[in-house]
Amino acid sequence: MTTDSLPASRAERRKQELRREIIETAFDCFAERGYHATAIADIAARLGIGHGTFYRYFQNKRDIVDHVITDLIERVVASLAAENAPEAVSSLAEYRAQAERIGDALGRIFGSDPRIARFLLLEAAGIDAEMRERVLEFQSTAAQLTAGYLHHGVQVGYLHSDLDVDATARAINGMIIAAVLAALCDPVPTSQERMSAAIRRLMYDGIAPRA
Amino acid sequence: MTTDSLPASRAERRKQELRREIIETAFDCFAERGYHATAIADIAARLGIGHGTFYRYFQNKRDIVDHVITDLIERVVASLAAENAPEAVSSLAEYRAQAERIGDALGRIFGSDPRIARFLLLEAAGIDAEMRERVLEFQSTAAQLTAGYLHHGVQVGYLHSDLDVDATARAINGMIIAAVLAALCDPVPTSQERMSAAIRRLMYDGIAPRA
Amino acid sequence: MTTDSLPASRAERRKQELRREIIETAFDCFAERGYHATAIADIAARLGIGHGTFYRYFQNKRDIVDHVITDLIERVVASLAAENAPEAVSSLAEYRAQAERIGDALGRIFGSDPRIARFLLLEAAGIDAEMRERVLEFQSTAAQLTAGYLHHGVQVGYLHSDLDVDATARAINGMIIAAVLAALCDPVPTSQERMSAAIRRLMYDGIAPRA
Amino acid sequence: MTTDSLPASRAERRKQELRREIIETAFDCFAERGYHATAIADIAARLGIGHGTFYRYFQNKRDIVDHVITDLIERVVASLAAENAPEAVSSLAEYRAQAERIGDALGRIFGSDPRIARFLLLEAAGIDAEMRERVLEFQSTAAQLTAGYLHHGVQVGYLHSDLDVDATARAINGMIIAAVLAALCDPVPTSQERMSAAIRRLMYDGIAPRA
DNA sequence: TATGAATGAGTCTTCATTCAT
DNA sequence: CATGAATGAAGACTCATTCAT
Repeated sequence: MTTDSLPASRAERRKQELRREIIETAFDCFAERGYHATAIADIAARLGIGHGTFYRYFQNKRDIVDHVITDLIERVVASLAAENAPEAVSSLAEYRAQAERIGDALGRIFGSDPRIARFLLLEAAGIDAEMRERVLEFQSTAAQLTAGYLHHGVQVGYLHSDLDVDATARAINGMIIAAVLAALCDPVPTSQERMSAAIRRLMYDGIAPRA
Repeated sequence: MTTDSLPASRAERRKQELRREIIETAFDCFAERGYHATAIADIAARLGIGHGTFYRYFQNKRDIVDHVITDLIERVVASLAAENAPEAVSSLAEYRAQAERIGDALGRIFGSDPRIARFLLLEAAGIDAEMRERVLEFQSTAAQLTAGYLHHGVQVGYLHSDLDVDATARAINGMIIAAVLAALCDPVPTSQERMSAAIRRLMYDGIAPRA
Repeated sequence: MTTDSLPASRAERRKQELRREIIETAFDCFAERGYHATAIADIAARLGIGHGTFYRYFQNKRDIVDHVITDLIERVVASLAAENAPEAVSSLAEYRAQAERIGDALGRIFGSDPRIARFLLLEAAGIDAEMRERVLEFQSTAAQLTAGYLHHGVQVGYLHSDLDVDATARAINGMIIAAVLAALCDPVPTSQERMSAAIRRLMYDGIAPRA
Repeated sequence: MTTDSLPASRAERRKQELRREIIETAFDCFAERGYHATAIADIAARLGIGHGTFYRYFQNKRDIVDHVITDLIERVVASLAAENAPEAVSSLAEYRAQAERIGDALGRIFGSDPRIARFLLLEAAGIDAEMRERVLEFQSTAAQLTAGYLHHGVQVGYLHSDLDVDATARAINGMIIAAVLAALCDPVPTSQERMSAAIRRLMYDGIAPRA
């Protein structure tokens, strides 16, 4: 009678809880053994539920991995959405600060659990054609997000007026993914910082002294 | 011992030939239906051989995909090795020309068969942990290759003297992979050229006018 | 103790009502999808009750199909019982009239809902050995009923004095079942009438002119 | 080199043999426990083969029961086809003799193994809607066969000229099925003979003395 | 050497039934 | 008394791999 403001009964809440637990445990299993090597029974056993129970919450094995991916994408997107919007920026200095904040946020989310990047960027696409498409779509969406920031910069004038925002956005995201994957192989903060610096250097200075 | 200088008999040659055909057909199947959805019998049937024969050439299903990947990586590496070595370059202009040649070579190899990128960059990592490691190693190797070019540029002096060559190499490769994946989604020459131009712009100019 | 003369409370009546509804809905489901393809949950869902409730009214899945069959048999028997008893007949003409009335009654009951014949005569026997026995017993009972009519006719004298009443009864019922099944395949009134006429012809004239 | 006149190798023959054995064993199992209560593993175990082997010979469980039914129907049809054709008859006496031969043949086939009738006439229709349709079609085909005999009789003149051959054929077949089912319940030769006699009586004399 | 028949471990999935709420 | 969440037995089916021919 305190926080229970909604008509959601205790049973309903319990159900949502278990649903969430299944998604999380499924992610644990998939990340540990891979999607194909994971049996529904494994997930259920680790949760301590009957494997028939699983099917009360998800249609089938494909359904759960879809939800796992949705969950991961949402987590990443949420971490980005927390950062300022493109319009909040009006100079290159501010843009750099914002980009750094975004980079930090990504570092935090992917650094918090290396399995997120490993599963979302490396394994998911191998599940089946549909999932591969989802992963590519996710990257497209991310590119559009980045393009938004660039577009604003071009309009306000602190970025090259003739910048190809869409293609550049994809390229920048490619660097970010490279950084995330590099962190997977070499999870030392130093090398993460080096990647981050190298990307900034590329973005703002290029690799060569100018003529 | 006719034209055959080596003791490799005709039978031996035939064996190597079939081995190669199996690898190629396996790639066809994996690319079409995915690794897990492909049965050894599918590969054998498509080749018109008994599926018992398959096991005379490869240990098991895992073995063949390993060879398929090796083959793909070799094809990509070979296309790069054809380009001049880092030492052949002594100015930024020459570096840019060389980088463009390399980019063209990659465009040719990945453009010739979109399945190469799709399988090598998207699906392979989802097969199992070991394969994921191989894919990451491949990317590390590629980064070292790129780093070699950058390193030479720093030494000769046409690149920033304080460039973090390893991190920058990874970042550049990230952009290249992004371009290859973008070409998968949108295989129009125009957008491939746009990606290429955007990467060059980033590398040599950065995204913003300099102070 | 208002209008209820019996100690059956309103709750008790409600219970009987639901019991009946379950039987009817179960028949609907069985007839539509077959016994084995019907889940208890299907029946409950169609009725809008929880499937746990089902088990307050019937022991198990087998129990309900037994009641469904009992119900169908009762409906058929009731439709026959409404016709005159064997003793009410004292001449061949009256017998023929009575037989026609019985045939009409059967036509009405089976014609009213083709699922009755389909389930009772075709599907029920496939459920399990016990049910198969029940179906055969039902046919035996029906044969005895028919035999009763024939027996009376022999005794009174309007039927062949040496008629093998039991065997003939089974044969006649076989023709009736054939007619019912024919109506299933070809539910046109004309062909039903033709079957009916053909049976009468056989019973009273045989198929050939007499010597 | 002796009886092996066809290019059918020994392996091919062995395969056909096993195929046949599976059909027979499947029939054994279905007849004993019913279709739904029989697992593929049961059939395989009884045959002493791995259950994977089963699937080398038949698509799935449904496929095997289809073949079992086909086999049973063929056996029945073969037993009938052995009898003379309708055209071989030119008088009522010959017709009666032929009908008796057919009846004997049916008695032999169904009497040889009561499971044939039980499965074909009682259980098969309960498997699923498609099988029910097949059973009804089989009965229709049988009716057409019978109708052929009657039609000939009408044309030649030893049967009623205004006989409704199709409807009468269905009615006669109904009696035959009734006899077969009666034999299932009461497999004494005497009662089989009684059923047979009763049917003949009905067919040729009707049940009542003529006016 | 090539073959493909045989195998059975392994997985998903369904559903009748129970029982705590 | 009604409910529906939980359960796990059961079964269909696939496919990598082996091995006799």
